[in-house]
Amino acid sequence: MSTDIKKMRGRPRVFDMDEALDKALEIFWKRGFEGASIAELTETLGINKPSLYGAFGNKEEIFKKALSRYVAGPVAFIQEVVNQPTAFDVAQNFLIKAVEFFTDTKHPKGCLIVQAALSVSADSLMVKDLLANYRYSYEHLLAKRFEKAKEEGDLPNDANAETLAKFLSTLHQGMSVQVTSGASKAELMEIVEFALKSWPREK
Amino acid sequence: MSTDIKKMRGRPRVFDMDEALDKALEIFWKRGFEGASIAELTETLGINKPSLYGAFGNKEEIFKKALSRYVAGPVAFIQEVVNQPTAFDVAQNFLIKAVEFFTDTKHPKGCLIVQAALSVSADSLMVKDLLANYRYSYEHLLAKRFEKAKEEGDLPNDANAETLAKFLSTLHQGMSVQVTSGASKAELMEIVEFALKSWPREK
DNA sequence: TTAATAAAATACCGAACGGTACATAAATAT
DNA sequence: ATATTTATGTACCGTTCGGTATTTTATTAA
Repeated sequence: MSTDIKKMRGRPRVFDMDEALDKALEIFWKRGFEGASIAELTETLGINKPSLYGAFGNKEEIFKKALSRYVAGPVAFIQEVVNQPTAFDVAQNFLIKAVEFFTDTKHPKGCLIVQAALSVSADSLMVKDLLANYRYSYEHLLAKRFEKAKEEGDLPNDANAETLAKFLSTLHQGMSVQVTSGASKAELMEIVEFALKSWPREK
Repeated sequence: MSTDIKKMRGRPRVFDMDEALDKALEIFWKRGFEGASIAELTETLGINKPSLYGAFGNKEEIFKKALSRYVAGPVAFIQEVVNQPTAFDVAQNFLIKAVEFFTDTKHPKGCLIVQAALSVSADSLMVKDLLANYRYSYEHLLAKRFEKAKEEGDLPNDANAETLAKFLSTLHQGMSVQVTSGASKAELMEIVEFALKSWPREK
């Protein structure tokens, strides 16, 4: 479906687009949107600028396409998280999975959506806002899940679903900063354990 | 002492250096180290490039001098925080003061030290590391304070001072991200209240 | 009044930025 | 075989980047 077998007209593309996007993703992940230069992208992907622009569009469009793969791939665990049976399981799963993801050595540390465009020039405010919206959408996913937990009697009536969601996403964002400053998996896991101690449960 | 009354030889400087640094600080605060351009700096300070370089040095040195004012000014509350009588007071004070600082409309939102150089090009890794070291030094200040609290019997023996400190600084860093994405003072205060629920106290 | 000093203003530097025109090469369709 | 299509490679675009050489101006010391 995605890789069409049908013979295409014209000179065949010499690189795999998905692989190229994954390499681009890794650069944006390490450098941020503005910190990643077109030169570094073309060098790493092994293709030249016109091919890059022809295949994906301008820098912002390349970023958005790489971001789509990030969302569909590494970060897809969030769906699995909100499907956990209890609110506590959701919270614990979210934080633990985040720590494992952040410290996975197979890719850059930390979260692209948190860090790639926090402080940018006036030219890139669109990208900054785009990522802020992504962050909020994930937080909202958690909040909705906790609302459901309240209805199901899984969380006390006086629990504030939005506060719980924002607490978790704040920790998540903070841990992303921590891990890029050298925090270890063990250290982050201790934070997670401590943070969950006051999690509200139905008595 | 700092403003020397003694008549200086040569053409007098037409701008106030401290005021200029404060303006530079605000730009770095909003834009980050790389996102702030020399052009925006000179336009905002109302001085031209040779004057800027003559007074403060190159971009990295300007940043460091602005950072010094940030550390000595807005962020100096950390000393007051660790002087609180109990570990709980330290933790509560730290988080509440952080929220008030982050949401103060008199300056850009969030924390310069957290956000100004998280994702940067290879050229600016020095600045990234510099800020990471600052973050760690503040965390270490908290950890030392909690060690003292354990000695004083103010924290249980089984409490982990470093974990508590890292928990607080993780929340701090996460809240800095949150506030630049639009989180309100009230929302952050609810997070703080919730986060402190599990704070260990001597029974 | 003149020399020395230091900042201001203008104009410029090479390099890197994101982005593209244009000619060429490799495939399919007719 | 030829036309059409599409990607590649080279070479280039104007702009902005951080940073400076040079001249002029304003002040103090002698």
